[in-house]
Amino acid sequence: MSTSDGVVIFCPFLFTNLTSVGYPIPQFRRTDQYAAFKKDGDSQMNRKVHGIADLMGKRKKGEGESDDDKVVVRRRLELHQTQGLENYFTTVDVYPTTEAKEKLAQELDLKAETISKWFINRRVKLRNEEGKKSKGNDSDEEAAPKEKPSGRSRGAPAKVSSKASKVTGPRAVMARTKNIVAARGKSDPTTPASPQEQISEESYKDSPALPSADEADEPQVIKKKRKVEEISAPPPPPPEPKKEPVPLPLWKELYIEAEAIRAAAGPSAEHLARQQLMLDHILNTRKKQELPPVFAMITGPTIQPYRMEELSLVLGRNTPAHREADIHVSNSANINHLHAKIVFEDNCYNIINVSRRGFQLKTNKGWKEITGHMVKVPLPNPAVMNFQGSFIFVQCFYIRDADSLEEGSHVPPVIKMEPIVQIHDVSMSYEEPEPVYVPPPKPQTPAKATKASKRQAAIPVAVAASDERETPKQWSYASMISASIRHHGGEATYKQINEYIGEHFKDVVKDRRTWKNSVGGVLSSSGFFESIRLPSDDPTSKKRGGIWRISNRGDKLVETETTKQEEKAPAAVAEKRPPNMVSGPVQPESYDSSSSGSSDGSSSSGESDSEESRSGPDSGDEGPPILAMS
DNA sequence: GACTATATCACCAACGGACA
DNA sequence: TGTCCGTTGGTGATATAGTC
Repeated sequence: MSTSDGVVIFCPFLFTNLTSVGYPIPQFRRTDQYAAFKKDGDSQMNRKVHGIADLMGKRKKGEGESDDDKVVVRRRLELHQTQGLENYFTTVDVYPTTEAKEKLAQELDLKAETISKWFINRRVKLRNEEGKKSKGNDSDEEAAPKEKPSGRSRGAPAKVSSKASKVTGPRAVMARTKNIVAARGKSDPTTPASPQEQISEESYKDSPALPSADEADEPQVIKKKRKVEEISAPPPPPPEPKKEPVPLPLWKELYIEAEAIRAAAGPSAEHLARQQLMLDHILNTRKKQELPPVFAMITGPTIQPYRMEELSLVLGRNTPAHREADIHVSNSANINHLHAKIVFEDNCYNIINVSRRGFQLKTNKGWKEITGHMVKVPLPNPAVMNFQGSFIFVQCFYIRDADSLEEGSHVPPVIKMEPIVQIHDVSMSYEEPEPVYVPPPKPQTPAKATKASKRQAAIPVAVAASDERETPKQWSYASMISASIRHHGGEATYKQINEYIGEHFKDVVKDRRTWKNSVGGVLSSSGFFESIRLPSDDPTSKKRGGIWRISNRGDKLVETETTKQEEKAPAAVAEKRPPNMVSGPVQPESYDSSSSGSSDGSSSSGESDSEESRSGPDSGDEGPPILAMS
C-alpha cells in the first residue's frame, strides 16, 4: 500500500504461494464460511431454482420475466459482495440512500433491489442481536413471555412493548440509529458529508468491519452508532487492574520513531532525506543490537502473520498455566507447550523439534516427518510445516541497503527486501528420526449430549485469543477428508481416510461416536469426492471399497479459493481464519488502528491491506509494518 | 466395514402484506 | 416509496438409520 509520502509498506503475505507449496484445502469451521467458499466454484449454487411458491403460483413475476419464466434466482451473495455490504453497514450507514444503494449495486454487481433487501435483513439481524443483548441485560423489560404472532395477520407489525421499544428494545435501537442518520443530514443531498464520512464511504469496501475504538479519525457515524450500541449494551465490566507497562519491542520503538519522522517530514526533498535517516537508523540499530539483517514472516491458517525479529522463537501451545510459546500454534492437545523452536543460526533460519510428536516439513522431495528430539533442520525458503494439522508458513527476508538498487529506479531510496534464496534438501540435512511414540488415547466416555447441545458444540465459539476453551469442532469433515486424501497422494481408501482422521484429528472426532458414518456421508454426498472403482470385468473388482479422491469439483474449488486468496491477499484469508483458532492478539494499534478487527473474532475483521493483518502472539510482540519498495 | 439415503438443523435471500 | 415483520424455501453440514 502506498502512503501519501511515497513510502511503500509491504507485507510479504505468504498465501500467494500456497498452491505451489501444497496448501491444503481451506478449513471450514462455520457453515457460512464453507458456503461462501463453495459459492464461487459451484455453478450449481447460482442456478435458477423453482420453488414451491412457483408451483403454487404464489410468487410474483420478477423483473423481465415472462409468464412462462417463473423462476426464482436464488443465490448466495459472493464473499466480496457480502463483505462490501457488511462494511458499508458497519462503517458508513445502516440506512443507505438510494444513490448509495445504486452505487453499491454497481460496484458489487448486484441489483439495487437486492441491496435494499440485504440491508433490510441486516437491520433485522442487528435488531435481533441487540434484542438478545438487552434481553440478557434488561430482565425487567424483556421478562414478559415472547409474544407469538398468533392471531395476527401475516405481515402485520409485531406487538412490541411500547416501554421496551422506547428504551432498549430492538426497535428503539433501530429508531435511534435512524435518528442519528437523519440528524446527520444524510438524507439531505445538499448536505455534504463530512470529510471523515467521505473517506468512510469511499473506502467501505476495504475498511475493516469494526475499527478499533481508539482510532482518532473514527467516522462520526460509527461513533454515533457505537453510542447507540452502548445505550443498549450491558454495563461495562469493572475496569481491570492496571498492568505494569510492558517495554515496547524493538520494532515498535523503531516504528514509532519512524512514523514520527515521517509525519514531521511531509512530501519534500527534506522529507526524503529524513526518511533516509530513519532507515539508516533502523539498520544501525539492528547492527548495534547484533540482529541479523534478516527477518522471517510466519503465518498460517491458524495463526496470524507474525514478523520474527528475534534470534529465536518458540512454537507451541499456550494455556493459562503455560505461556512459554511465542506463537500459539493451535489449541490442539497434540501440540506441546514447547513444540518447536525457530532459531537464526549459521546465517539462516533453522527449526528445532522439541516435541515427541514432531511435525511435518514440506521439502522439495515431499513431506518429511521431523520427529527426533532436538533435531535441527535448516528451514527451506519458503517453508511449510504441518503441526498436527495446523499449517505454518515461514518465509525469510533480508534487508538490503538502498545503495545497491538499480540505477534509474523511480522508487524512493528506502530499504528493499528480497527473499533469501535458500533451498535445502532437507532429507540430507538431518538424521532419520527415532520412531515416534504416541501414547494411546485415553478411553473416552462421552457425556450424554442432547441433539441441541451437540449442534451447539459444532458451532465454532467465538473466543478471545487468550481463551483456552477447546472448541469441540475445528475442522469440517470435508477438510479432514481432503487433508487425508492429500496426505495419501491424492487417492485413499475409506479405511485410509478414517485411519488418518482417527490419528490426526482424534481430538476433533473423539467425542463423536458416529464420525465414521459422517465421513462416509460426506464422501458420498458432498460432491467434493469421487470414488474410483475397478472395471466390473476385473477379477479383483469388488462392489465395495473404492478408492476416493478429490473430484474435479473439489479441485476446482480449491483452485478458485487459492486464486481468490491471491487476489484478496490477507484480508480474505484472515476472514476465513476461524475465530477460535486465532492465536495472535488484537492488532497493534500504534501503527494502524484501523486494522483492528472485532476482538471476539466473531465477525470479519475486514482487513483491507496486507500490512494491516499483521500481528503476533499473545506476548504482544506483534510484527511491525515493513518498509520496502514497491 | 463401507457405504447410501434421509432427517434435522442453522443460515439467509427473498417474499407478501401492512405500515409510516 | 421505503421499511418492517414474519414467513418461505434453498442450501450445506451433520447425524442417524439402514443396506450390502
